[in-house]
Amino acid sequence: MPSKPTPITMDAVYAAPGYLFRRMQQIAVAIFVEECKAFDLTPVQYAALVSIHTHPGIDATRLSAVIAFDRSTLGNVIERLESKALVERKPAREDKRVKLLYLTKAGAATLREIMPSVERAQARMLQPLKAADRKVLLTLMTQLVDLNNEASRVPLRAEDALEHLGKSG
Amino acid sequence: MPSKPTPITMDAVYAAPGYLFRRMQQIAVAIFVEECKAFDLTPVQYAALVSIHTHPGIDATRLSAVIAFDRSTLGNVIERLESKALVERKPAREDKRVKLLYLTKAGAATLREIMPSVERAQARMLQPLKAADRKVLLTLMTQLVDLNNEASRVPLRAEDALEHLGKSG
DNA sequence: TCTTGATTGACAGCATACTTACAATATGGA
DNA sequence: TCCATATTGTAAGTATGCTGTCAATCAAGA
Repeated sequence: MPSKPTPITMDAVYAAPGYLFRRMQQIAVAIFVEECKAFDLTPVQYAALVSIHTHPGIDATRLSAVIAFDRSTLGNVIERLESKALVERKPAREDKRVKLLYLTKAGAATLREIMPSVERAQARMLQPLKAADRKVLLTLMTQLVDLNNEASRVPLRAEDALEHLGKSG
Repeated sequence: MPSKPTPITMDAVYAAPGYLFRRMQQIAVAIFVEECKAFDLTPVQYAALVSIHTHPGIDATRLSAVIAFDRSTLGNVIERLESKALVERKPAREDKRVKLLYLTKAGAATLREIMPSVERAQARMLQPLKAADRKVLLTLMTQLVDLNNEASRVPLRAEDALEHLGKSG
């Protein structure tokens, strides 16, 4: 059947999933920044810290796959973390192109201390929903993000990325 | 009771609502851009066009409230739409500070023509879910965005913004 | 009327997020 | 060994998305 022309109204925007996702991302960042303002860390910088903490000696390319981050963007993020002395970059011995990432003592301490604020932020994002609905939303979002993984320009490659990561640092 | 220290793992990131919202926003933009690449319009530019179409003669400040957009950002967006000759800015007679926004003929045509691609993009974002789950997710996201409206730095003010918009253009 | 305070659009600056391109380096096969 | 190819980090360019600040303008009260 021929599809009828779509009416052009603001409701077509407000009810669209893309709009809702953009809006919720906006809100999530605002809440995170507010709860964590004492630490001067953005959500992205926080994710990078966690991932370097979990995989010390990871390189930038693998890090980008582990947090589904554009490689170019990540360069600037790491640069900022380095200038705040939270992260160190050391050249790899066996491959002169590679720079390995490590948390500094300050970085590890900051990460440890920021956790309660992050928890609070994450809880606040879903606070307005009933407890049961929170669970449903999280489940559906997890499914959707996973099933759409390849649609994004930077698919998450958590496992693959670590397989080839030598323990030698 | 004293809260136990949070373990620092990647799962703490992957399962966090903030991460899921960021990831889904990333995916949604990628899908939109892919479906609409023939029109060279971003999701934000599209939303601006719709809103100017719906409210011809709106000014930038009100437009920012109607699509929950930062005013500073919006300036650049409009500039780009103007340079593509999709939007016109005309100084208001009764207030020399204000510039009123109108679609050009090309802007209206582009908007009309892009609609099917936008529809396809919006559908693709939720495609991986079962039909019933799509409805549930949309409902919960709509609720959540609405209830969290004030938490964002640029709350949506759809109604307020239009109340004071004179018909005189 | 004059002046205080608010509004509007513009700008500068920082931080994602993506694209393409490039130099240095590595790797595998001829 | 040499060469085509791939990888790594980096940079330039575009586009959101936010923080400030500022001048011009307007509106409302003393």
